[in-house]
Amino acid sequence: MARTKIKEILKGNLIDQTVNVKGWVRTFRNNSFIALNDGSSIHNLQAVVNFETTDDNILKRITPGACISVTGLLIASQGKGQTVEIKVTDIEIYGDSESDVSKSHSYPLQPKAHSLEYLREIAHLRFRTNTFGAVFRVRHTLAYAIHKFFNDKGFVYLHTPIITSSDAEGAGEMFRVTTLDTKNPPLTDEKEVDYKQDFFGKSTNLTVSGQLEGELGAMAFSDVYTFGPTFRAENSNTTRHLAEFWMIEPEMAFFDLKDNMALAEEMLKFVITYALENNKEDIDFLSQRLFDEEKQKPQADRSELTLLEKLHFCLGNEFAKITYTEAIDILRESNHNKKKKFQYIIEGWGADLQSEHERYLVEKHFKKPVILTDYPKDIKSFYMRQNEDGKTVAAMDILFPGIGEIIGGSQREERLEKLENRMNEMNIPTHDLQWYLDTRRFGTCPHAGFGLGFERLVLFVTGMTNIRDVIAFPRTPNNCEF
RNA sequence: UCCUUCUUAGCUCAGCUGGUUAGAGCACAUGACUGUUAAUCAUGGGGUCCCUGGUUCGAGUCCAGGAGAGGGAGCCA
Repeated sequence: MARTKIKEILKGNLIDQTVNVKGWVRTFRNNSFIALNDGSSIHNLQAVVNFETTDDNILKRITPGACISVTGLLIASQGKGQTVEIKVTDIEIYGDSESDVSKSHSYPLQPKAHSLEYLREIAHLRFRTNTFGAVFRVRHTLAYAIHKFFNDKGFVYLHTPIITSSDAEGAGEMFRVTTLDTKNPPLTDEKEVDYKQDFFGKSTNLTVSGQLEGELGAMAFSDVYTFGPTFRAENSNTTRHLAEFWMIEPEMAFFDLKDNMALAEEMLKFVITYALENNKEDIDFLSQRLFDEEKQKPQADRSELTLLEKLHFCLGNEFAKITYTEAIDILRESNHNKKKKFQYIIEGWGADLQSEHERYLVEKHFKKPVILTDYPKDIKSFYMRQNEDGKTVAAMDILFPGIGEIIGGSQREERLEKLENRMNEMNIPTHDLQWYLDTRRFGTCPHAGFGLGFERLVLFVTGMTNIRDVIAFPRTPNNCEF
């Protein structure tokens, strides 16, 4: 008979009907009660077998991790933990799972709590836990919500290339893409590697950003966005960085910095709302999980709000919007600065903010998301639009509590001469980027865009604290398992 | 890359100023029980104390080097 997903069964509409359910055993209690999960819901379905009429050899094979198919009558549960349960009449075992830990290949997920660090070592199986099941269902919903948000606004989803030949963006170290023999590469007369003989006839890398290509799209479709993998070969070892991550980069013609900020805030609130509406049970679970974890910490280190409260607080308040210059004033005048509690004391205008400063603004001063704008031009990228003061650019960073920078964006410099001058000042070779400069030559217009680090968004919405726990198979320095 | 903490049973950890047979909880196995909720009760098995070298009568414990992991910083999304 046709299989029904557990999420559907748990709605309770199929009561008193015979149903078939397939999934993986979480626990088997009392020789009778199977907690079955098929990933459609955080909740398990209880399947009750009659051990007196079931073959012992079958009962012994109902172990954590085993994949089974059960058929039976869906009835109101006599027990307290659930409303419905299946009274099993037929059981088929698709795949056994060795539970005896003394055997060489036993199922690594025991019916007990495991640390996130341990689960990270078995990332191929961690989806089968409550926490990671919830995280990855939420991740899916957020991805879908992003597409929905932009689609509903008439944006075109532009697939920008993953292999690029431009290394002029300065967004970070790049991974080289080559088919040359690394032991014996062809050399030029100058004894350098001759990339003219490489696959593409030139030196190529994995993309660090689709923004420049995105701008080309915005100059035709008005509104585009990209959503794809991005690569940085930085030796970053933190809970917020990955070598391979997913980035969303919208680019809008006729947008100035204010429009850009408004869109970013609207998008973040939309996708968080969408996840709360469509993954309520998962987020409830994650909120409780975080609450239980926080209870282990000393009181001073605990966060004041639960995950759910944090998400609702974020939705219910306008993001604080201040300029870099205002931020420097706030920081300089803060007691924190005067009492020299910062490791880096704020003295003057022009220095980049350290993460301790960003955290102070977000978590202590404003206590909500903060959009910082108009940074000094010398600490920002060449393509950002120069302000009238000659010192700052129309940049914006959105800072989230616990995460730091979740979005970086700007109004772009649409004036050809100003852009070329800035590129020359910053030693960006213009000859490689003529295609980019063409947008400024042929029908240039004011435009703006931003980049959202998808995993950082997932971190915020799930309350997880390590970015390696919100991407299926994390790639970080010295780690490329699975 | 820098700073810092850690590495002991399948998992999570305890193991004091170095001392002779290295412990706990959970998991696992066996049995009992049979409407449980990570069931309960009883019994049991299970260790290259991360690796290499050193100090010492004696090292899980001290020292040096290495490997791996966590947290923080930088870079950023």
